[in-house]
Amino acid sequence: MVRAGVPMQPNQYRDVRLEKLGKLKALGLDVWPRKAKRTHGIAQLAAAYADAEAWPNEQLEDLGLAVSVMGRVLAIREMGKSVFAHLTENGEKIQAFFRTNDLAEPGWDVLKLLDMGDFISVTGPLMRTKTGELSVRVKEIQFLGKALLPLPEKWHGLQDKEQRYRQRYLDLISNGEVLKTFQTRSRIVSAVRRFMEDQGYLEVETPMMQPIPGGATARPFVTHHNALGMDLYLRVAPELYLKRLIVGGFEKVFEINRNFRNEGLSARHNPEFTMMEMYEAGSDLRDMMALTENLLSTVARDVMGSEQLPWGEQVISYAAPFHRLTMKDAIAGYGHVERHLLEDGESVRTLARSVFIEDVDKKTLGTLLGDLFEHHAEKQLIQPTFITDYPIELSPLTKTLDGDDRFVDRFELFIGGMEIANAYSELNDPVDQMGRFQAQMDERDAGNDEAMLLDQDFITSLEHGFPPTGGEGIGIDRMVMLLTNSASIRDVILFPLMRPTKPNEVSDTTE
RNA sequence: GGGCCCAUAGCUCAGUCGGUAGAGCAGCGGCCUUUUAAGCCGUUGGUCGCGCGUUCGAGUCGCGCUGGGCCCA
Repeated sequence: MVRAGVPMQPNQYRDVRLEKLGKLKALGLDVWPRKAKRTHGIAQLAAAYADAEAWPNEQLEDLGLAVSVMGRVLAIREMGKSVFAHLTENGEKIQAFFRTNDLAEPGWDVLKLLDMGDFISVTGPLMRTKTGELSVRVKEIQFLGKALLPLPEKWHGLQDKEQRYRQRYLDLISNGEVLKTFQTRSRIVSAVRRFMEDQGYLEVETPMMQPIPGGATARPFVTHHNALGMDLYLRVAPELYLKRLIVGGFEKVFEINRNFRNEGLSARHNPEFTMMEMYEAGSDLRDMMALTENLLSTVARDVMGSEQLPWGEQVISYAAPFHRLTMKDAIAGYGHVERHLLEDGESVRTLARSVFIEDVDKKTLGTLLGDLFEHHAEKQLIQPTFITDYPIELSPLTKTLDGDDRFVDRFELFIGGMEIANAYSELNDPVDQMGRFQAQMDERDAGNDEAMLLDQDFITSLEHGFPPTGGEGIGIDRMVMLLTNSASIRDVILFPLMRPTKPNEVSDTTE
């Protein structure tokens, strides 16, 4: 971090550009003006006059439309007494054509002091060049801001992944598809919100800092509140608070926000990630399935324009209905395991040992089924598939199945080999819920520090009456990965967590 | 946590068997009034991630560290 009084690193490029900035000032220009002169956006002009048939050069010249557009200078081609440049704004480009005879003073001098990366506004009539490219015939240049540092290479862009994540702005400037991916992400989130609102859901906000982290089995981040003298946890899930709202009388609520889990990083995991959770009073798991199918196919259509979208070498269909498979059937089918072996404790243990699952003897049957599912099936679930009938040990907040209290009414949705969503017929019996928490506490005592903590206030809320409720969480980052065909979660999170390059980059508050 | 791979100019990348550090783009100085990665001539720019070691000599070999990537758990 640059501190006041500490000179910036000397740099060949910066020195030259600072000198040019001085010369621009000497021409009498306001080099850092407050506002850009602009009558049109670049995208707006590009769209309106894209059709070269309808708008040949003569037509444009007759129109005599004088426009002012602003943009970052991305390319400069000098041709003696004429110069071509590309200006970019919001991922769209337009060409500016400068000639000595067209330019008002001191335009030509300003042009000579331009560098790639600078911001300018150009004013003049629209025209089409010999090769048919829509351009502004520039009569006037307004200088808007100087880039002191050079852009990455124009043809290859910025390739170094580390630098792309650390200096995402350079990635966005120089790699066009990256900007497009993040624009798409915004549209996806917006479409999800619109869909939920259309279904009558209300968006709410619940605490990100919680005294007891609940709602998921995951290690939390700890922070401290000075005035209250207490530790707080960044939430691993909003679930227990959203359920309190159902108790309070909300019928349909959802929240799109960050969760924080103190776990490793991978192509599919970032410690902070975006989740949508929704709860609907009176509904159950089947309703959540229908909602999910409808949501994904609607968003795929509305944002991406199709229900069939590429995923690596494959094509994923988001058309309803999705596949449905019980966890045991998935293990049997994808693991080529005889179905009846999954009903018997000893044979499940044998199967688990055969694929090198750890601590087989310490684990319960249900936990081992979960492990076997992960091992055999998860990565192979490419087309959208609801996996149902989860073991109760893995699901402390879920109602049991009718007629079999070892399993619960839960699904996880898998697409592209990734877990995308997790939904329950929510457990609403406070006595049962208390027992489930007790089982989690026992697990914690046995050394599982991901087991859930007892939230007595949550139990109390249930004791005031909780209707049958369908609830679900959808991983927004992974959903964006799928829809935009991005292989890593870091490609859909603007600023993924990175280790600082040097320890002293973290500012020292004692200074 | 384990395995494999990567780090060389602002950027993209070469660098053979261990023997004086290279190209393209960008920059700088020229030429060029319809270019599209414009072209042509000339030219500046290096803590080869950091440290230790082996060697007459290390970008290159070995060990350690830092940062990143991929796979596995």
